[in-house]
Amino acid sequence: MEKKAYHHGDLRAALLDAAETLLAEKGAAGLSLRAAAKRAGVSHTAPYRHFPNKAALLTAVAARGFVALAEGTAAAAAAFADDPARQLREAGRCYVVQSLANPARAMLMFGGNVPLDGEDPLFQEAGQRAFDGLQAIIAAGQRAGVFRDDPIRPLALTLWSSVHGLVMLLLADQIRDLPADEPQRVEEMVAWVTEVTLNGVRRRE
Amino acid sequence: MEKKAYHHGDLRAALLDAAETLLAEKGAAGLSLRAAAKRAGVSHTAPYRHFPNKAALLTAVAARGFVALAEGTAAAAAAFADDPARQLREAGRCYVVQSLANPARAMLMFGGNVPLDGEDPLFQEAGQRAFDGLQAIIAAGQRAGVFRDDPIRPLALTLWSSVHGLVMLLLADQIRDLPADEPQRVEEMVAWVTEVTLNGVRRRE
DNA sequence: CCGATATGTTGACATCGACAACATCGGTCA
DNA sequence: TGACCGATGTTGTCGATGTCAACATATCGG
Repeated sequence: MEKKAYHHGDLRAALLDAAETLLAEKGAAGLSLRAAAKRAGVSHTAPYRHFPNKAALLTAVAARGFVALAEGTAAAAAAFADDPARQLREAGRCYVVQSLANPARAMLMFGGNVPLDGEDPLFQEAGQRAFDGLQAIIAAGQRAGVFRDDPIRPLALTLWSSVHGLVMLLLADQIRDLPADEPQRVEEMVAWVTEVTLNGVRRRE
Repeated sequence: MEKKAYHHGDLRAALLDAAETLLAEKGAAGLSLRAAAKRAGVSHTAPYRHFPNKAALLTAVAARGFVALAEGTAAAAAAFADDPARQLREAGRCYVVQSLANPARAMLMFGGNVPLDGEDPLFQEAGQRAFDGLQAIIAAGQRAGVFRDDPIRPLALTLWSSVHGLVMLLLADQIRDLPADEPQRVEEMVAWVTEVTLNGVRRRE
């Protein structure tokens, strides 16, 4: 299809794709509006017709990441509807593995140091949906007598914190002898972390 | 003491202090070499006599943060030498509270998105020292029959991940209805998270 | 006292984000 | 079919930034 000289057609989506690619290649520090514009084949100020500033583009990239992560962990949990403990294990594993599959995007989502627009509705809604799902699993586990009868929110937060902390430590290369790019050893450690944390949530006889 | 026009005397330390102040005031995005040089009262390229580039200055700021955090958590734990569970609770609480006391520095330390020199020896040594201390507490708790007999490293990693995850989620303002700047509610949630995780580490009768 | 080194300053360049003014395209209406 | 308007591009510019080179000054040691 022939491209008219002055009208891209779907530049917003093209800029988002270009930004994601640059992010994966060079990290957040290597991602500039000018580089994304060039990669999308337009002039250096064309992005300002679709995004008010750089933070808005970065926020949209992060929001896509939140949606993908929420959908991925929900799907992983949904496969074991009758087993709350298994659901939590699978959601935890998926959370870590999917985050590490796109490390620069995960850092953009969670790491700070780069101005984002935290008021973006997609941003907040996706995160909240994931947390609601986590709390629903815990509620089901409590009804089944599998989890302790403590308030759900702190239990959910503990589970989320433990996998999120593992992700952030791996992304920051903080764990000696456990590089983020050794999938089998990472999954083994994820299994450990989720199992030990699940122990803390299980009801004791 | 009189300052000679051309010789600062301890510019490296002054630049580090200026950088920390700017970081606290404006975050990582608002910290520039030129602003730090100006705050230290020298010309815009004087920093290059003490730091090869911007990343080196930021790395030095982060390294100071790692040292302070390692020392703080070690001191918190040392006050309860006979009670491994209490040591872990206090170290966990201190880790979160101290990180949140300087949120921009904590993000610089752990968040990524800003190029740092991860090979900095202070950087790695401080983090390793803290982790070694954590493992030593767990070993003592296992000898006392308080903690489960699993391998120490995954237990230590689970405890570290849970408090680290809480810090990162709070810094990223990801937890609805729990802002990072409400100390009492944060400490309450820290207590929950460390208690639930400790449950997962305790030996069961 | 002099030479070498450390440590400043000045000036310049490339890149970046953002803004203003202008140019083109697509859609709508008379 | 042509005019008009809004959407959406382009061109040019400016201030800020990181970094480098050349030069200037201060300190130290022989």
